[in-house]
Amino acid sequence: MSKKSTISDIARELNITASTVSRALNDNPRISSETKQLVKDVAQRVGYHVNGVASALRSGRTYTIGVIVPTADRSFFASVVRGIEMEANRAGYNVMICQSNESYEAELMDIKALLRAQVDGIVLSISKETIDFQHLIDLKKRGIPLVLFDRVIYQNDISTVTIDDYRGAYKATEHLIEQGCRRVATFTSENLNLDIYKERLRGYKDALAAHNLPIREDYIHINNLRIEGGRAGAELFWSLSETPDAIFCASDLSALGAMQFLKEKGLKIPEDVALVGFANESFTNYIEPALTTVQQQPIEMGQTAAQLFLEQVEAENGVFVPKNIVLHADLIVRASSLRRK
Amino acid sequence: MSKKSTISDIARELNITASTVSRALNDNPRISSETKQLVKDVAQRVGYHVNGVASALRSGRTYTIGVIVPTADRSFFASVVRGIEMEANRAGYNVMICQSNESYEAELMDIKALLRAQVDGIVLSISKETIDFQHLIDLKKRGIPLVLFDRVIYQNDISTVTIDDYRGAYKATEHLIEQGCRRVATFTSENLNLDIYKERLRGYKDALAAHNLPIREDYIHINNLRIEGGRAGAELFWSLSETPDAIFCASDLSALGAMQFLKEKGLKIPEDVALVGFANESFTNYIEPALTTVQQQPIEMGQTAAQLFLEQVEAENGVFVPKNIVLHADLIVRASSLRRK
DNA sequence: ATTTTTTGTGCAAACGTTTGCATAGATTGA
DNA sequence: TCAATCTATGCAAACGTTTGCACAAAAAAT
Repeated sequence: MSKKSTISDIARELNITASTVSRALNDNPRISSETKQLVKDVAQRVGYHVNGVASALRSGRTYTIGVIVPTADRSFFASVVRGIEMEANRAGYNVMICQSNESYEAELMDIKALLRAQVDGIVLSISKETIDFQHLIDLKKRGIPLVLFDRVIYQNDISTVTIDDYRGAYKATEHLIEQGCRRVATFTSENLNLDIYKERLRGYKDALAAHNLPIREDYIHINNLRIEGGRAGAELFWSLSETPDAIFCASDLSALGAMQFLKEKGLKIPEDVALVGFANESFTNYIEPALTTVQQQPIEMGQTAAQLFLEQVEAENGVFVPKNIVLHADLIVRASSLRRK
Repeated sequence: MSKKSTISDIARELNITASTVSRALNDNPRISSETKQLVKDVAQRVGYHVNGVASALRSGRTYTIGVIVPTADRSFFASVVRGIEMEANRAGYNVMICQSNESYEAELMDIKALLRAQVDGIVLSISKETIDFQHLIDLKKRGIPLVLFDRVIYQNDISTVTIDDYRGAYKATEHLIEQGCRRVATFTSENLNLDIYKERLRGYKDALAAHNLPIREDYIHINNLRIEGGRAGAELFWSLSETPDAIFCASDLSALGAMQFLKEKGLKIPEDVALVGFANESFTNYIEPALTTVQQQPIEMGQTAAQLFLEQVEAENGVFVPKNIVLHADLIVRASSLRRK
């Protein structure tokens, strides 16, 4: 339990000053290479580690990125976080992760905690419950670098990275039509404050229109997009006089719920009903039939978000142009929608 | 982008000193309640937030727990992290999460990064690749509070929290036997440096022995416990002259792999082969047949780990007794093993 | 041989808190 | 009425770095 050693300890041992030690350790060009070697040797020997807190206080930078996700236990978010971490570590940054658990209050608390810790900025995906965005605008006003991903708002100068939810939904719906389905229903979210769900719905509608199919309000079911939501939605659809022959589900879990209900009802998937989900959660490839779904690019999204963040932080001079980056969304076709070989 | 305000700003405004402001904000009993109110009002008005870095430097405590998990995108670890966060936040701590991605090198880097950030201690689950544990022992030697969970080593004075892998495996195997299976095979890990897998294997063997069934080496398949591992293991078992009638899989993914292989081979589960997995990953309840598995208690494990951590940190006086806490592991019986109603 | 430039190091302040000690004024006790 | 105690605040140092500026010594230029 030996006391931690500081640059002053090293300085004392070599009869030089702390400033020289600091410069030597940071490879300052004004220090001779002999001194550097000497310093580094001693540092190594005594097991010196820089005190990031002291360093942060003086330099004003913690080299820490605060990340807030609605929940870490969905593979999408977990992978985004992984992507952020990869990119951040490469640039010498650490990542401090908080979960909002889809709660607005928690989101506020998390921001507070991260600011207390003096993170260099925040990368965030908005909680479902959040309908007021003032806290994000305030962050920007206070000059805190901010990047939003996936669940974003578009605001003057906030950088965002999203996937093309519209195109993803469009492709998914079109795929169902191409498989011969003519009565394509959809599930959408209760939380239309989030653009992603609006966009998915818009993609669905446009694809129908483009193929001269009617948009029927009774084929649009609003639910929580979880398993129960999907079950309830399917149940409702199958109480209609004319039942759908396909459902584009705006989430994988709701697709699973629908699948469970339909199978229990004795319907065959995809023969009687074709299903498409959204997000490519890991279970989608394990269930039967395997679920066709829209592949988001979580790792890439994380990396991109981190890059946008770094651009923002490194732009000392203040000349920084916020960007809205949209990643492609690819359809992964699996058995649940394949009616034509 | 107004400059951040400090306690000195507040002090100047009220014509008092920074120390008084500091004490007022921290509810020091030596400050009059009028002054406190005054200070808090101004703080509120100017949007003051304490600078955690400065505070940490002076007080020596960051109120941050460093957490290292092998990967955050498995529901088990994600939930443990959630548990840690809940407990930590309650006590006013933040959590800094790193992923080792099952790599020893990354584990070392993560520890370094966390120490640089001056976390108050570390909560960690060992990566699969890690076979040397000196870095953990060193942490302890340096007086850094350390708690290990799930994948642990038992070392003099290191606190741990695990689930009862032995009992879990025992129960799972016994359940298979009670379902009428007499030729119960198992998958186990290549990484027997980790106690959890040793324990699961031991539980398996003891259950067989307790029921007077032979332990056959050709019924023990060592693999990576991922899907391919499970497939390969099942394939090997089904090349034997006498095939098993059940497999206790030390992981859910390997159970899934086996299930896929066996179904492709036209075998019925559980009629021809009963399967049990381990961990209760979320997909296990979605596949068909639903997988019987051993329920770890991730949230509780996280909470417990955090509690052990806090005990250790709060024990200023140094009187702290490390504990090894073992949580119960419950069997969740589902269709994949239910041969008798 | 003197001036200028370069090279390597030291000095001291600063970052924003926290906290042990000191102290002025108010209150209590005898 | 004077000493003892209490209350509320101030003073100043400390936490471990980083960094602008100063300045000797050495090297280069005149």
